[in-house]
Amino acid sequence: MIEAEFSRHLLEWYDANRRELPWRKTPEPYAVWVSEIMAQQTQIDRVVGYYDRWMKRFPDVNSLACAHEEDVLKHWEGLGYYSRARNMLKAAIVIVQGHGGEFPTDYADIRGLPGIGEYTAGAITSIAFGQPEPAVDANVLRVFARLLNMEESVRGAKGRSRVEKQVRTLIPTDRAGDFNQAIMELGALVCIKNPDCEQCPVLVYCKSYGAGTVLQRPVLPAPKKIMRINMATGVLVHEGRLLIQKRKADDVWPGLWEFPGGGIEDGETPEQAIIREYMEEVELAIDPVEKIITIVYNYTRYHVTMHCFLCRFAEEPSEPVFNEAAEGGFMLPAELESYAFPAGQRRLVEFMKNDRSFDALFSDV
DNA sequence: AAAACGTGGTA
DNA sequence: TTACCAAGTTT
Repeated sequence: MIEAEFSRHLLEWYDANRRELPWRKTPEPYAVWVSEIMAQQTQIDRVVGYYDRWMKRFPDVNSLACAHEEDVLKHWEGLGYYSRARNMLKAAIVIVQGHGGEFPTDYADIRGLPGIGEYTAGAITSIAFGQPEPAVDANVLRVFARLLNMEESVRGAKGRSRVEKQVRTLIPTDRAGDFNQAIMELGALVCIKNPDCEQCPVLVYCKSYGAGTVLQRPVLPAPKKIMRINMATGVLVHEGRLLIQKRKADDVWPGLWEFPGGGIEDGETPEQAIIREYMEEVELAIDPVEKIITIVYNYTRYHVTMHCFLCRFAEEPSEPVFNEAAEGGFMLPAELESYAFPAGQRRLVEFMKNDRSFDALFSDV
């Protein structure tokens, strides 16, 4: 492979085909950092709206470092992998307290920040500071698995190391950030799962194209099995307020809010499950008086069917005891807007908000 | 090394 | 409908 020629072909294509993205206007380190964290495991089209809202609310490291986690999570609501947001808050505090509020320029300092791994450290140092560091993400792995016709898995340490070494031989010192972004852009627009090889600017270098194995690359590990689970969730309404609780730090969706509920056990009806869960989680005796909706959603390796019920106190009202949550309480419907919910729970809130029958129910007894 | 961590879109 | 995928990191 002729290094200079490869880079020239690739960068010419990138200059002509790159998408206009908000963080590409001025590659300032904070903006690059935010965009790179948001883009992890997430399609770029979904990132843009979150990015704009985030930069308006947290325009620089200092404003982020001063923020409450609650506010940070609210701005991440719906993006998933919420540890990314919590780690950004932690990292901002490190930058303010340990680097005088200036984004560190040294690779090792950047790599040491919470939530920044090899890929993101390489992306920030190359894009924001022009340093010739590889930024090897899934796009880069896919592109080079095809260019090199790699027969080993690209997800293992060996495959990844091989790609990283190859990038180091190709990355130009004068446009390191553009080179890394160009490979990723190629992987996102052309060298996709079903690639458009006719459009590829570096097709002449592609060994798997020559070998006819493009669709067999990259070699990926066997996929994980999806677990199907059934849940019951109860919206307890009392004096116009709804009971919600904040999830514990060591649980799934730490720090996010939800309506109490849980898994439906064998032989249980959804109604029985929600009565049991309310007793276990908040020590309240409730009646599921009406089915609201069944919400189906996915998270990590689970496929969830969530049966949602409107609930009332079964007997005399009493104070909840939060056995499974960090805190909680009865909130006004309008107040739900300021809390971050997992996607499935947020869909339940939105359904109730848009369903006129709940206007009255929310203000009942 | 492998599993956990979210979500919505696509084939 | 199931399965995979999309700018990974942490434990």
